[in-house]
Amino acid sequence: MEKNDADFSLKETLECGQCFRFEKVAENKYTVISGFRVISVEQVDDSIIFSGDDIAFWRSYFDLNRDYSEIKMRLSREDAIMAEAISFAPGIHILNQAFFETLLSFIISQNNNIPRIRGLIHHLSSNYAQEIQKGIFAFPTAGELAGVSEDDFRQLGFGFRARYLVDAIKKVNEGAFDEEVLRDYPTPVLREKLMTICGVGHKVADCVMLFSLGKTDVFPADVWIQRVMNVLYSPNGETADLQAEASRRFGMDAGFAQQYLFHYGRMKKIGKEG
DNA sequence: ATCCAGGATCTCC
DNA sequence: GGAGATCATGGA
Repeated sequence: MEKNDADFSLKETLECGQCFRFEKVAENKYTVISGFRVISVEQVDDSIIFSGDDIAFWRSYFDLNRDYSEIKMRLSREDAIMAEAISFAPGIHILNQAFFETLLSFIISQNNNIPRIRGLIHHLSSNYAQEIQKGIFAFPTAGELAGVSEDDFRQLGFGFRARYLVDAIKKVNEGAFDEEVLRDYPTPVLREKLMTICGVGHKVADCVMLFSLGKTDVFPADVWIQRVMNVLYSPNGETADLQAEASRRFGMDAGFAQQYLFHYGRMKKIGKEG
């Protein structure tokens, strides 16, 4: 099945750091896992070729039903810095990932590096989830993880994040975090609710909201974004309030802006020595 | 060996 | 309420 989209790059979208569950099988060809689903997807020019089931789900996952040309126009119209960041990877889409999977993934991401995050998520999946294809595991459900202890997680290498996972799993299993209900919360209320989970601070909450709950106005501020904003937008001193600055500059498009800037800054090593 | 990684929490004052 | 230390682990 094919679909055309000139504003989408499969490679840029998967490899810009928002998602941890994909394998590159060839240039512009990937196997992607989300929840209990797996898809083989390839991009040839502007054509996206899906091989697998639930194509409507995957079109939504890759956010192919949104017009990104308007977003990029608004962001870059009076902002040469943003125009440069967008032109570096103009095909980035914000993925619509599964809530529970995103919550645990970004709890795991704290004070960690991307290769190791991917490895830990694979440990979670291969130990506790169903094998949906040969050698390919679903992401475990909260139910499947209900009996896993802090010590079990520590032995798998999660370190100090073990007790955070246990708390998140417990609260989800208690029914306090139903995805469909959460989507209707206003952003500030939703952030506070997510932050009641031990191990979820402001940044992880924002990642969960942006990457899995459709809150495209939030601006997750990690160390890279702090460096990028300070170097590119505030060369004469650090920005006092990063959230206010992002809101003022990018408004309702802050989530998209964040991902363009994050990827650009990380690839260019902006603010890093060397 | 020392530092660092898409931070959050705890512990001081 | 804000700065500083601490947290597990593995790769550079």
